Amino acid sequence: MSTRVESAAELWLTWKRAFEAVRAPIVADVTAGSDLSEPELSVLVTLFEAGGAARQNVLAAELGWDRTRLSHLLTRMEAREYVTRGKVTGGVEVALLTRGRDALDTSIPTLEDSARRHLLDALDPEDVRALRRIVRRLLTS
Amino acid sequence: MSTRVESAAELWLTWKRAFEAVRAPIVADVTAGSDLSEPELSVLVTLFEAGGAARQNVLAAELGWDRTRLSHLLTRMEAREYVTRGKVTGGVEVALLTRGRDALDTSIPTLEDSARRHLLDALDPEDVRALRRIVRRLLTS
DNA sequence: AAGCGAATGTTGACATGTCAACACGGGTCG
DNA sequence: CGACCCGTGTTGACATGTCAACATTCGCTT
Repeated sequence: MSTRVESAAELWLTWKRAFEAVRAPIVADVTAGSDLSEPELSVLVTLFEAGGAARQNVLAAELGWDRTRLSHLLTRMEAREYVTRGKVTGGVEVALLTRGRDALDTSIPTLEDSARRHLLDALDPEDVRALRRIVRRLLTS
Repeated sequence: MSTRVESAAELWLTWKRAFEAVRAPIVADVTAGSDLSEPELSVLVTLFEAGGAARQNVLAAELGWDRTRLSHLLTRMEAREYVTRGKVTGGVEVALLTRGRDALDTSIPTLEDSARRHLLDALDPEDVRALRRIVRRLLTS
C-alpha cells in the first residue's frame, strides 16, 4: 500500500532537489544578461573547451545528450550565427563563430560570478574538495 | 578574446555534467518500466512525502518549479487519474488517487534499484556522507 | 566492386516547458 | 463598504525536447 522511499532513491531525490535549487538561480542569472539559453551556453562552452570545433557526436556524448536534441538546437544556433556545421568524413564538425565567442565572453563572467555565489560560497573548502572527488568518480564510472 | 572557464564556473559545469550522467540512466530505467515520466514521478513522490496531499504552491516550491509548469503537468496527470485538484481557501489542494499510489508502488523499487546501481554503488561510504552533507548545506542556504 | 550493417545526422509529429497575460480571491486600509 | 494589492492558479502562444522513421556514409565482408 504505502511505499517508502528508501536509501539510494532518497539520496538521489535529495541530490536532485539540491541540484535544481542551485541550477535555478544560476540559469536565471545567466539568461538574464545575454540572449543565450542555458543549453546554448552549454554547447558553446563544450565547444570552446574542445578548442573551438568538435564533431557533433562527440559534442553530444560530452553533453550527455541525444543526437536529435543537439541537431535541433544546432539548427537554431546556426541560424543565429553562433556556430557553423561542416561536413567531414564520418559526420559533421561544428565550429564556433565570432558571435559565439562573443556570447561566451559575455556570459562566462556572469556564470563565474553566479556559480560562486550560489555554489562555491555555500560550501566550505572541505565540501568543495569532496564534491570534486565525487564528480570525478561519477564521471569515470 | 578567448575567455577561460574559471574555478566556480568550472565546478558548476563539471557538477552538472556528472549529475546529467547519473540522471540519464536513472530516468531511462524508471520510465522504461512504468508509464510515468520523470517529472510525473517527482510530483507523486513529493505528494507522497507530504502525506498524500498538498497545496499546489507548496508542491511547486518543494519541487523548485514554476507555477505554470506544475499547473500544466497536473492537468495532464488529473486526466490520467493520478491526482485530483480541489479548491481550498487560498488556492488549490492536490491529492493522490489510487492510480497514483499504484504507480508509485511500481516505480519506487525500480528507482531504488537504479539509484543504487548508478549512484550509491559508484561512491564509497565517505563520498556518500560528504554528498549528504553537501546536499543538506545547499538546501538550507 | 557489391552488398550489408553500424554509426551518424536530419526530419516531422508530438510531448513538454516557458513566458506573458489574464482571472480570481482574500487581506488591508481609506 | 469599496478600492486596491498581492498571492495563487490558469490559459494560450510559442520555444524546446523526445521519439520514431528515414537518409547518408563509412567500414567490413565476400
